[in-house]
Amino acid sequence: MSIQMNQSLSVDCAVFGFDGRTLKVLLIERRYYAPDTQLDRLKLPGAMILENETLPNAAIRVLEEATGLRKVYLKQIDIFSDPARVSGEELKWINRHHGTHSERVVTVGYYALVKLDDRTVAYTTAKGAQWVAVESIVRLAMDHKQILSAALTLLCREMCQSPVAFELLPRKFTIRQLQTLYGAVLGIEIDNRNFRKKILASGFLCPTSEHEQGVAHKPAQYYVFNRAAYKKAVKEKLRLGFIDNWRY
Amino acid sequence: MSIQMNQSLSVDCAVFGFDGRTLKVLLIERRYYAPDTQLDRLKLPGAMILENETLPNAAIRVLEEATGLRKVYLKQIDIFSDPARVSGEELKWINRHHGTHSERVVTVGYYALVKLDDRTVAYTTAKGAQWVAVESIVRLAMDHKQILSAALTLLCREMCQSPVAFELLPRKFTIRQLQTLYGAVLGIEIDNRNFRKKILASGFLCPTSEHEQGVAHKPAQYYVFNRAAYKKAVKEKLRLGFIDNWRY
DNA sequence: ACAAAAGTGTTCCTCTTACACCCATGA
DNA sequence: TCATGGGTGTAAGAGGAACACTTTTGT
Repeated sequence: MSIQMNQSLSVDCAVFGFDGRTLKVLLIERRYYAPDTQLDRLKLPGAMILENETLPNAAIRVLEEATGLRKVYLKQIDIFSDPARVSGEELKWINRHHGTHSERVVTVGYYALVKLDDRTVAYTTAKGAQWVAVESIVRLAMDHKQILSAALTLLCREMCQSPVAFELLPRKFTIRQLQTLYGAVLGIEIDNRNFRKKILASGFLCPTSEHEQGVAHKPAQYYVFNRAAYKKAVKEKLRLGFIDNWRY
Repeated sequence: MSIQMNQSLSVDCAVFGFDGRTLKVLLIERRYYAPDTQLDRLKLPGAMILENETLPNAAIRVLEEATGLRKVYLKQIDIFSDPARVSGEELKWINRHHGTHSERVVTVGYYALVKLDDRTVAYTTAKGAQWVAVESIVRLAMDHKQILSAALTLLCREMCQSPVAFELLPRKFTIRQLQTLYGAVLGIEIDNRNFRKKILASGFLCPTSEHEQGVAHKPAQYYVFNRAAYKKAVKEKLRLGFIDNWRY
């Protein structure tokens, strides 16, 4: 049986951030990149799994390395196990980069949501990474474009079903910011009256006494996400379309 | 770096079937099982991934081996990558069973839905496998109980969101059978009038001219699932709770 | 004064839920 | 004729969608 040949397991992370206008993803430029080859320059941050590490822990490690952040929202996307997903020059690049001799690399994709504050942007740019608008990305190294697409699909679904949007916003945010975020990620226009009604009725937002300052219009009130209220609501009633009630 | 030590990647499958009353899962009895050890006897079917195989293909292979069926509904559950998920006696058993020398096994869980017809039951029992009511399972080998729990959680969600229930029923089925299945899996009671209304309104069921025979009550009409109508509906309008409309 | 975004209610309609009886068949 | 499950309709309420104007601030 040849099932123990040189195969390795890696994680790749699509790290999303929101700058108030569009959804961005963190890309890193490959080291050891030779411009004369046909390899794409940009890739998602990733790493090989270490000996005593779970996959989620590997993803957390990659995240901290890439962003300097420890507690980030992290979710598994999918496993990419096509034997041919990396081969030829790409495989050579990987082995050179990691000092390995793999014939095959199975990777597990994760996506992460981070708050794009000054500190984080400074950290990532100091590391030579870039925040790129997801709309504008047409190609990435290896099958990373495919991983990114899977991440976006999942992110859209998650945004509609659980309060992950807050992971992309500062602690204090306006309802309009939240709405803009939903609109940008989902690519739809949202009626602001219905949105406010729905989001406020959920009871998951707590108003603060603070308002925007220095804006050339009526200053908006800041809210914070009430995670406790959300968890309580979930515990009391799980609900989702179709036959909404289940055991597990 | 010690990232290329003996680690292997396996798949394990929770194969579900419905006997008209309760949800069952296919379990196999371990070979090389020594009764004096403390290892649990029953496990989910599984295998190591082969060299030229994707993970889904490995799962398909396991499925065919276990059930004799080729085209089955198959969905990834999760990855189980805790370095300690198998160790000690369990790890020894695995290495003996597969002829490997792994220090660590990461496994990918899949769940499958099969139609429990006579042929399939005959095949599986001939192989020494058992269909066990999921309700009654308290322990399984390794972390398979945990994998099974994750499978059930996912199955419940899927049942509420897409027409996977039909994978568990014969091609021709009565609406009552469908309702019983939903009730059994979700563990809820469902009002038959509302259920019929909703399910028929969806347009995904085609009535046949056939009815039950030999039953001591009004014979029920048989229906078949209209997959084409379902796909068309999905294409026209994706919908799910909260903000129902998205791009990807 | 004007530009720019915040914030606010109502109506209509669809979908969900709760609920009880007659029908067709085999024993 | 009785036991068994199949099959049917309606009314009330909740939730979603569409829609336009006033308010507050900076310039």
